[in-house]
Amino acid sequence: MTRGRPIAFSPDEAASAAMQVFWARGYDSASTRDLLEAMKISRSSLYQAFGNKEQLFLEALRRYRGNLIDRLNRQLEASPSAMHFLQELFGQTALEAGSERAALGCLIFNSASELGQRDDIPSIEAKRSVQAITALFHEAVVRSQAEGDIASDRDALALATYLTLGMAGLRTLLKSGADPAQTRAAAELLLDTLR
Amino acid sequence: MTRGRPIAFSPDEAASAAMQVFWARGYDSASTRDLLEAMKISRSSLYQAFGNKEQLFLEALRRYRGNLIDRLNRQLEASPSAMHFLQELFGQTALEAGSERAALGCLIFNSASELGQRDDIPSIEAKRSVQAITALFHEAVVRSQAEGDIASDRDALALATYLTLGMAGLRTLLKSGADPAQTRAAAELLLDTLR
DNA sequence: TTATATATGGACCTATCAGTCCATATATGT
DNA sequence: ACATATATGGACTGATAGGTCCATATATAA
Repeated sequence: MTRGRPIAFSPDEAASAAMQVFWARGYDSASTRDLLEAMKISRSSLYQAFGNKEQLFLEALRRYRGNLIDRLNRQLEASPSAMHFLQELFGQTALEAGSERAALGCLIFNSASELGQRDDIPSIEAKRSVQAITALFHEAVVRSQAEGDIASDRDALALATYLTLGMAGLRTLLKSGADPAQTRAAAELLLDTLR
Repeated sequence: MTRGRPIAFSPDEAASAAMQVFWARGYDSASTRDLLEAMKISRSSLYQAFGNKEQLFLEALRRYRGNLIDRLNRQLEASPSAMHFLQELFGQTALEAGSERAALGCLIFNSASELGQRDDIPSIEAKRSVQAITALFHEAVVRSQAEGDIASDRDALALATYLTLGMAGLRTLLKSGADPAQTRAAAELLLDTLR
């Protein structure tokens, strides 16, 4: 079988660039022209390689989710304790207050907020991504219970949902330009509940 | 002075209809055609009465904020205690889980999420609106401290920020279609922190 | 070398966007 | 009644949206 002209760009890098655009601008507001410019490919290549804008978004969201969950899992494993992991995660996130990074938020919560009331595939994928975060938190809570930092009779699923709520709220606070000191204090209050 | 042809619609009702559209669709995704249809006025009337889409959005957001803060203030005053008010507010909101209302979210947090990284007037107004919610919670915390339900040595501003974080997170959870029971449990955990 | 298969650039398509314009309608003050 | 001022319907504008098309480029298999 002949193979035809080879692809001239890295689909991986292109998808990564698209992810950044959707992250910064949101799904609807990211135009195909924005995407093309960031991905540095031609319009033909985008449709050839990714199908259409919706499929490209799904690819970008899944990539973001994969990267995030993998990174968090690694951090969880490397932490002296699951509680320490949670404290670092929320603490470091709160420290972003006022920065440009803070204004970006998290692609998953951004998407859940933007697409929550649709019932198309991007909306479903956004919800699935939020669930993946809750699953990660659930793992952390269960470990923390095993390590004795959280009472083992407490509902791990409820605590995991509570942590997802907390991270979503924290990200909204950061987007709202809340006072850094108050944001840090609020994040500390959040974790006090676990003890 | 002559007065010219009188306006044929209620600017109040029209603005209210516009608010619903921005609430359901977001700022960018709400097209002027969507707005016109919901407001039941002509294109000329929209631009004549409200200036442009951005100003109409600001009017809608301020209206939403005014309505919300007024209503919450009334509920706070009518409550047997500020703590009871907070429990009702978070409890009732959590009960929306799974409903269409839940998918709508709150126009203020929706806007903060969508517009957070801009630096135009709508973005500033969204942030101002989040601050208004924090101010309301601050009032409730201070009252609750006076009523003895919250220790008076605790930082009322930090607690208010924490409650804003909590409501923003709860709204995101509702938008993500989280399990109703888990959502309610998470909302209860949120308020446990106050005691 | 040639046939084949895939990739690419960029012109092009229709739909829709926010916003403007103007003729016409409808009120008031004299 | 008439001059004046504001409101309205709807056609229109240029810009931009997502997506298609096709001629051309560039690889491989025979």
